[in-house]
Amino acid sequence: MARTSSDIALKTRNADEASPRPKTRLDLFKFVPFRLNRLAAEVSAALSVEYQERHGLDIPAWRVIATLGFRNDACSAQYVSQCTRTHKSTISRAVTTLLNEGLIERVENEADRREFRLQLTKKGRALYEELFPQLLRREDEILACLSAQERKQLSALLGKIEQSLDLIQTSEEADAKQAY
Amino acid sequence: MARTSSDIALKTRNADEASPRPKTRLDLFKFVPFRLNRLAAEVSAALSVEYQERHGLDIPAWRVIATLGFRNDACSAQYVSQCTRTHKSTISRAVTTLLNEGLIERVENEADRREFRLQLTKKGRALYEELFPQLLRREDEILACLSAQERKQLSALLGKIEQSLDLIQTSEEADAKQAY
DNA sequence: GCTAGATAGTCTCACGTGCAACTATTTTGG
DNA sequence: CCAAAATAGTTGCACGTGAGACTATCTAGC
Repeated sequence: MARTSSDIALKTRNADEASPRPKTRLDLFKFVPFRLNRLAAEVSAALSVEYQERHGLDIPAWRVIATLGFRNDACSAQYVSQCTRTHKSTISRAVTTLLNEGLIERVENEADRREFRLQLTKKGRALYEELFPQLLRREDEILACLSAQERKQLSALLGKIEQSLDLIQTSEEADAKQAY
Repeated sequence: MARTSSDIALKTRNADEASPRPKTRLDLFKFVPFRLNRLAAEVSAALSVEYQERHGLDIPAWRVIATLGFRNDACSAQYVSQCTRTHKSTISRAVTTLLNEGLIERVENEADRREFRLQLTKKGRALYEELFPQLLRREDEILACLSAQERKQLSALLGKIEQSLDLIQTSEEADAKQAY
């Protein structure tokens, strides 16, 4: 075997242990932003098997389906965009695709003709009902390495960071805009 | 104000609390893969101010710098690619850019003329020394919402998931490839 | 009630990135 | 040794996506 510098020796590092300070270098493997990026990418890849390969959906399309499926009533593309923190043009394209595939339908909003009310068709609802248990199962598999308590911990910790990054709408904000 | 369906009312949901089962729907806000994606994107955006706006680096370029900066010796593009879990073509392009900017340099490997040894130039080292404390500070800001203990918890939890997803090279694997 | 500014949604453009083909080199197996 | 497979790195191609312009519609202020 060629002795190449690509041989990776990571055994000396442990991402879990707190790094000593003062720091003179930055270990990517202990750097939370990097770890989040990598983890998110890996988890997404693991999930894409479900919606991508088995149902031909990409992430934006799945987000639209998931948002509409979670709610019982119709909502606008704008709502989906804000909820999923996905750019409106991305949502717009996903909506077009889903309309063509007959998975969602939209009706004009009489009160405001700029926007459309989106909702799942029967076909779309059926897909949702089939897909989301599979995705929850995948999530379970991924989190299988954690105990029930650890999962709650993780959820709580993510929640705190989300809060501090304003990823979660506060009650006041939700009140400010009158609840739909 | 127009009463639109885009008004978001999230106050009824709390991402922290465990969702009741059996589940008949999927709440994206409680779905860990979605949350990781969103969080990673948001955190990346928060950090990009440092390397992007202030130093003109994109994420791949920063990953190369960070990898070379963390190590004292030169290593190959392949190594960087594996370490950062970034596609080799992406690394290749970043390397080209950094070479042109004089931030890294590469020398042929006598033992294997397919590969090049990459290392920071003085200029690159200086940039690294300036940049990484800024990034660590940002990380600190982002995690400021967590106590010291919670940070350790988070790190441990992420570590467990990484382990189970094989994101971290095991000792055996590292041994199999003789350590560089 | 008219004009200016906001908002919903679409579309064009530019760019980053994964994939896969390709070159050059090295290893392996007969 | 030589042919076949593996590996390092580069490049062309296709595609998804964010930014921002644009249209249509609605609200607000005078």
